[in-house]
Amino acid sequence: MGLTKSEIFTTQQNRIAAIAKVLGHPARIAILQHLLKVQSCICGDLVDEIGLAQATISQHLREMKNIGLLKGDIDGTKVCYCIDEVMFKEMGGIFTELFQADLKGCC
Amino acid sequence: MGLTKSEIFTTQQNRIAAIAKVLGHPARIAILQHLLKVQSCICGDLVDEIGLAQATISQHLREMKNIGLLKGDIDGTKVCYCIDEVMFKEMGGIFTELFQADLKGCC
DNA sequence: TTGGTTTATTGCAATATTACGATTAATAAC
DNA sequence: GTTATTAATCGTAATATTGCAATAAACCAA
Repeated sequence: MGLTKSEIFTTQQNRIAAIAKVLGHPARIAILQHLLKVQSCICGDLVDEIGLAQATISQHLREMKNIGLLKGDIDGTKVCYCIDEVMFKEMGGIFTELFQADLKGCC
Repeated sequence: MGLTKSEIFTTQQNRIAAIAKVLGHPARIAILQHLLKVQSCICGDLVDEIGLAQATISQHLREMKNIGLLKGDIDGTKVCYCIDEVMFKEMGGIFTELFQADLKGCC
């Protein structure tokens, strides 16, 4: 069906999944890594850097902005994108928590 | 197109994305959390616990097994699923590394 | 004002994902 | 052997995602 049954899961489960989903595409990982390196840049820089069409990069940026991972500051015709520090830390915390459990036994 | 252009990204970027993608569905988060709690269980347990059809749970389990997050030990007609400790730790490390950067400036 | 730059949006095509019923295969229990 | 249990797979339908060309919108520079 292509339609996730969100209503049968907890808010926390849906949230973790939504955050992981945004990281689930190499273009968005590339965008994140580039922004970690240069602090901030415009959409056109990412088009040059990554090699996807402008419309495609813009679409990925929107998804990252939608969950709050990126901020976009309008500066004339350009939009200065950067990582939202608060969300970045929150995301780090979510994964730290998820993976900090130590596994006891197995089959 | 629905077809990711994997070839323009680094192996590392594709790998991080593939790992995140598996976590990008609430059912798979629910499966992971349940296994963290009970160490190991069979497919039918997850069907009861989560409330999706058996075929659907089986499909999610396969995806998690495909990237190495889960192991499945056949035990008669049952299959005992549990988390692969090595992969679990590796995944934790990947996210720790990705989110440990401290952001300097912004727009 | 005119033309150039930059980004968002729209529309579309191709592929992927999610979900489930039905079936199959394999073992267990009797 | 027959029947029940369990899980994988197949087929299918509905929706989502990815990617791009074309366009629109907004600003800047001359």
